[in-house]
Formats: sequence, C-alpha cells, structure tokens
Amino acid sequence: MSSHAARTGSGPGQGESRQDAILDAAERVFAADGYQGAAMRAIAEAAGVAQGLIHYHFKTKEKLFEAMVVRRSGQINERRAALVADLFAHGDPPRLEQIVEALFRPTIETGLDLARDGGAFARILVSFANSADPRDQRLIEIHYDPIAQTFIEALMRIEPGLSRADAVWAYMFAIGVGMTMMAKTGRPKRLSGGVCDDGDAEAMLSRIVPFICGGVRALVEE
Amino acid sequence: MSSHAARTGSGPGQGESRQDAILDAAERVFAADGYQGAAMRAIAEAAGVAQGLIHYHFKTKEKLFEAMVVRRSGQINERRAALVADLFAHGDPPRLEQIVEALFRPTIETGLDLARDGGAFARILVSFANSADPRDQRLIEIHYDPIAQTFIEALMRIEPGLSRADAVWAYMFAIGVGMTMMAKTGRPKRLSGGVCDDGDAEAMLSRIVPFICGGVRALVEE
DNA sequence: AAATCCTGACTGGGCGATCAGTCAGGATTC
DNA sequence: GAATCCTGACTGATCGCCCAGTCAGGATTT
Repeated sequence: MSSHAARTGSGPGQGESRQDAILDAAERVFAADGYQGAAMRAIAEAAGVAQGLIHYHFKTKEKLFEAMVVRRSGQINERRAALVADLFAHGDPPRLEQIVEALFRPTIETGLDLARDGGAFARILVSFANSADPRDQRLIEIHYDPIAQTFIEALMRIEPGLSRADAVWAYMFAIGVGMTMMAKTGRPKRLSGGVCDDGDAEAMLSRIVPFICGGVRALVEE
Repeated sequence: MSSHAARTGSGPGQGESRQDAILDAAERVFAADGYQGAAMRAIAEAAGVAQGLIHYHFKTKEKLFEAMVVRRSGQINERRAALVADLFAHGDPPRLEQIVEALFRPTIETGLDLARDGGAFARILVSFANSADPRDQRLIEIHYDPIAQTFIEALMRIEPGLSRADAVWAYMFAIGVGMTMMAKTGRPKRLSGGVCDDGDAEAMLSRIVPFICGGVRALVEE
C-alpha cells in the first residue's frame, strides 16, 4: 500500500513528493519543539517515512532545516518583492501604510493559506530570526537580508527625511513588532482578559500597520 | 586553589555562593545554546562545580532554568515597578516617553552592569518570551504578566484615548520592538554597512523610545 | 556526631547518523 | 520479448555518543 508513487513523472516532480512531505513534517515539528528539541525520528514519524529516508534526501538535520527555510522564504520573499515593485510601478508614490502591509501580508498568508501547518513556519522564523547563533544568522543573511534592503530603500524613497540609519532601525523595529504577531503566544488574550487575539492576523495587522507607520514618522520628525 | 569558600557568612549567603555561580553559568550557557542545547555538564563546567551539585541544589534542568529566570526577573521588574511608581508619585503626569524608558532601562542595565554575562539574560528573555511552549508561557504569566499590567494601566492613564485593547496591543508591540535590542543579532550592523550597532543600548534606546511613542500616539488617533 | 555541602563515577535512554539490503522499474542486451 | 543490468528510493536495525539524573560516600561546617 505505501506506494512509492507521488512523483509521477521522471523529470522535476509534480504532486506531493516524499521530500515535500518531509519538509512539511519538519516545519511542524521544528515549530513545535524548536531546532534542538525536534527529533529526526519525530519528523520521520510525522511524515510517515523511515528515518533513514530523511538522511538519504537531506543528509543532515542542519541541511534539512535549511532546505525547509529555503522553500518557504523563497515563496514569501518573491511575493513581498512583487508587491513592493507593484507599489512603485505606477505614477504616484505609494503610502507608507502600503509598504508596511506588503512587508507582512505575504508572511501571514503563506503561513495560513497552506493551512496544513497553522503558521508553523512563522513561529520558526521568530525563533531563528532572533538567534545570535552564527548558523542561524547565516541563513538570515542569505535568505532575508536582500529583501530587507529592498524595504529599507522603499522606506527611504517615500520618507525622504529618513536617513539610511533611521531606515535600518525602522525596518528592524517593524520586524520586531511583526514578531508579536507571528509568535502566537496567546499572551495578548491573557493580558486583555480575552479581548485581544493574536490568532486573528487580520485584526492584528489593522493595529500593527498604524503603529509602525506612526513610529516611522516619529523617526522622520526627530 | 579552588577554595570551597565564597559564601562567608552563615545565614542566607552574602558574597558569591556556589548557587549563584551556577545561576550565572546557567545564564551564559542557556543564552549561548538555548534551553535544549544547553547541557548540564556544560553549565557545571562553566560554573566550576561537579554536575551533581547542580542537581543537589536545583533538582532538575527545568527548575534550574526557572530559578535563573526568577532571580533576574525579580531584580528587573522591581526596578521597573519602582520607576513607574515614581513617575506617577509627583503632581504632574509623566510623559509617554518616560514610561517607555522605564519599561526598557532596567532590562538593559541589569543585563549590562553585571557585565559578567554581556546581556545573556536579555537573549534568554527574547527566546522564551516568544515561545508558544506552555512551559515558557507559564513562567511569563507568573513573572512578567503582573508588571505588564502595570505598564498597560500606565499607558491608559496618560493616553486617555487609548482603549484597554489598544493599550495591550501597544504594550505587546513595544516589547516586540525591545526584542530587537535584546536579541543582539548583529543584523542592524550588517544591513546598514556598519552604521547601526545593536550592541550600543543607549543609541538604540534613543531610537526605540520615539518610535514606540509615535506608534502609541498613532493608535490613539485612530 | 549530625547536618549540610559536594564530588565523580555511573545508568538508562534518546539522539543523529550509518549501512546493508529490498524493491520497482527503466535501460540494455541478446 | 525475455533475461540481464543498473539506478534511485526506501527501510529498519544498529552504532557510538551524549544527555539528564542518581547515588554512595567523602569533605566541611556547626
């Protein structure tokens, strides 16, 4: 019964390959248990494959993690870049609010519309974006610094009063605020007696966007 | 050479006890390797004690971690509460900027003036404050939610236009921005070509405070 | 001498990684 | 067209290592 099928053609796969199943499982287990806490055995079980197969395809735990990051960050950052490019493609310059929205929407939508992981990748992103570990920072540098520069330049373009240093800080702070949304700790609900829900991405965005824009404009005025 | 001395008095220790040495070492190792990645052996070695002694004093790894959190969060949050109380003790209401500064200064000063750990606890705080793990959230709830409520109420007092929900979000976002400072990833330096330094807490605070205040005021105006 | 502090050897278990071997099916040979 | 060869996907048992935690007993304090 456990057919070897899935990848029907001979060329580049179509349909859900076993490799994709492993990456999906890795996303869930890494999100739930952290990098160190995630066991290759647990990932194999979640993917419904033998543990050996993960090593066959990805060689090591570290490379599996990187492959997982590459897949999702590629999807998300291509979408982000496209949104920003669109905003500047037309005659009139975009509003700051639109830039900030372009920064976050792809992340939450990629986390949500796949649905099978419930924002698992976002949680992984939170923990390793904040890591000082050189291994994690290398991944950030390769896969996230380029899109960061795109946004930093976008900020400078529409807010000419912003120095490059200010724009870098503004970007970092914006990401920090976004972490609040992606971490999904449940703390806002606790602190507010149930009113605030960090599971409702849309409601959060409607607060995050004005908050960040207000912060950026305050830096401009300094 | 390796005297067993250290604790000179008889009662509750004065001077650096072995327990404190273990907690200091735990702070450094947990910060460097994460909770799962930190080995009791490594902590024992860093503290210069036998591994068995850690279990003698703290019983389990989890309880050691909690003891470490309790010690520092106690120091930091008492200072934070005192600062906020001071701000409201006098006739005229404080400025929003002063509240935000009271929120962060104790954390960076407790992280820095002990100097022996170079902000190790701040980094631990970042990783477990963002954790969705119930074990971590329980610690946050017990040791950080009360002071959070204090700040949320302070925000509402000086910005009457802020609803409770807005104040909770504002607090969460502020903490998110503060994470940027505490994580010390080195990313700002990379993104800015060396101009921005997340190791310079004073320089960061001078940007963080206006950014957050601008964000809060933007929420008020909505 | 009682109590507390402390050590270092030890244990069982879980870890990442390895590897010999199975299997399906495409290519090659006759 | 059938026997052979070959390859890439996959399994499950296994390895050596390191982990948190234990414990018997030595050292030190009171």
